[in-house]
Amino acid sequence: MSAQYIHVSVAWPYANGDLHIGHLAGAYLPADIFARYHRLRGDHVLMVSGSDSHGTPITVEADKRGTTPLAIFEHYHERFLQTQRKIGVSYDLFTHTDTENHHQVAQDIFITLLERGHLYKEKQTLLYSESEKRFLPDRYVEGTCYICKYPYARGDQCENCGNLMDAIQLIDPHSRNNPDDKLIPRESEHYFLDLGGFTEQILAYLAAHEHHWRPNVSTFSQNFVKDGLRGRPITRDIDWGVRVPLEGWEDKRLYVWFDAVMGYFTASIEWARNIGKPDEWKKWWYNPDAKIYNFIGKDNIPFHTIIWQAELLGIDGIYNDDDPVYGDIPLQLPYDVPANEFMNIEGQQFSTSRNWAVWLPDLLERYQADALRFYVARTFPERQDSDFSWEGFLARVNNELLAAWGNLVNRMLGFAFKRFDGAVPAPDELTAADREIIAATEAGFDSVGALLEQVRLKEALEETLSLARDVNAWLNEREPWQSIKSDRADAARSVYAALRCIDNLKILFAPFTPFSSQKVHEMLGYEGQLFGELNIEKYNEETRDHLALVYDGGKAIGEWKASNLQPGQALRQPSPLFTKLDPEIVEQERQYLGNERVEREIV
RNA sequence: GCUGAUGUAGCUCAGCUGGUUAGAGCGCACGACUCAUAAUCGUGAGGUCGGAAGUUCAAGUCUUCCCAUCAGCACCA
Repeated sequence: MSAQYIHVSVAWPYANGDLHIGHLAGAYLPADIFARYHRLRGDHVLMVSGSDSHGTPITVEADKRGTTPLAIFEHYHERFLQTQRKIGVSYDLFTHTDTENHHQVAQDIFITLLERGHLYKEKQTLLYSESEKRFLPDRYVEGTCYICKYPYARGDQCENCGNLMDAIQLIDPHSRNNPDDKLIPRESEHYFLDLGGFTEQILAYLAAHEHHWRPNVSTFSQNFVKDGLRGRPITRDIDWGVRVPLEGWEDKRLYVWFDAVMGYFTASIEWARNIGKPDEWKKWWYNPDAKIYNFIGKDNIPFHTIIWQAELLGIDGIYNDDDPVYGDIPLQLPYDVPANEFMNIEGQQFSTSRNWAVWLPDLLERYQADALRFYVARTFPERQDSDFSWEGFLARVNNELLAAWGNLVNRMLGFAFKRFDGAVPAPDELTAADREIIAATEAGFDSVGALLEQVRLKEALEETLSLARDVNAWLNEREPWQSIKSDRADAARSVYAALRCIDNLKILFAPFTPFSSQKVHEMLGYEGQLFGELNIEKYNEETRDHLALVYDGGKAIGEWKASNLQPGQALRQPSPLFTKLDPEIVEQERQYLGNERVEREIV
């Protein structure tokens, strides 16, 4: 099969706090495993994401700390870069939404939609807070229900009588956070994206992809459309965000969801510019053979299966007017949106306000990146919510990753290194059993590959692990530690076969645990990097500059194919792949949950 | 309330379009082995599939009702 063009679009985190295990489990790790697999396959992978610099969560956080939104997002953006570099999320570009490029493309998209009649204006009456100097979302509003007179009705619904309501109908509306803050109705004009106009196209799109999407994503999206698509406002009365590129709209900004969701597109363009090939992004976005995969959490499904598609349909042909290569090709929509469910923590729902969360920077201080990647991948919430528990982490790492795979590597590399003069033994003819076990691990390139291809990552990892167990079982039959005493040639056969298997497993495990696979690669005596490097780069634009995480695959030599390990190859001194975890960590880690967290520097 | 999902061995989960004695890993018990971070390998004991009714020659797998848990229900992205 010739190399495919694979675009890996990864959900954009809000830069208002550190990354946690939910980010990793929901989108980043699945995306990275998928991307690394395709890189090993030799496909053209473009994986992009970035920090969402705009939106109320960031302004709220800034107010709380008495600083600016810019300071908040820059602080967390930088931490995102360091954290993801450490855990190895291999973005070709992880940028943010406060770049000149993003602002420019977002405004171009707005104008394109406007000119083509996909936007309309409407006046809304919203509740305005004088003290906060902003319009308050309905859910932050409280007041007396105009039907049942319940005094604590929310802006969207009265809990007492159950009626859905409009916040402006409340009697005596005030801010939930600050009851003394009287709210006044104020009229404001906004642009809306006319989603209803895309209904037919979206339904056709959903139907066309139904067979290969996850059922929950597909069903949810179809029902969402069938309920009727209403216009969504895409501008807001705030001063932090992308300017609305129209006269008279200077005090408004593009609504954050509208500018953030297009980041997949804007970041692709930035990436192309950064590498000095400004049209390179079209190889994914205007290539009918390319496949765009959008990795997100379930809370984001409608935005990525309907609304983003509507935007793309609405701007078809943008930046592509008279392109000699791609001119007649429509802008590509995502091929798959493999949304994950949620990962709970110790049986309870994740919550930042209660600090019921597991923070990645903290974890990376204490544990190996691959151990975390392995456990999270092993418990991916692919079909339903799953649970992160410290007991589970301990058990999976010690009893599976370390026992089945790490130990296999350690026992055989150690044996070969000691008993065969630090080199891969040179066997004469392999036995049938030896050839079989090698063939079994080689078959993994097809079976595991097929699962990865379908984004069935949990199953792919399970299959890989099972192959490692098969090798352990076969080894116990062959017992080279016995034959070495009487029949050195036979020991050479089985040890050689074992090393071949390990060499295969090294690649099969590599998308999941890239750091330890690299270590195996080196201990087996090879040179070079299986994957490229992740670097933090600074990019200068005309009026500002920004930091980004960038994958450089130039030196990567890893390939998704069977081992061709040469007899006689010099091995390197082996050492254990994984650190065995002390059972005491379970109690220690639980202490952190629910208690105040101090943000530490990432080293 | 509406919509959707989930409820399978002690634990974490597989079971596609209904079909032989319901599967895996971990944990547990017993045994083997000792190259290995007491890791590995083998054997075994554990579920009648949330509850009830129904369709069918046949249901964990389809239908209805009930119970429990979770998510969404539009301006929170």
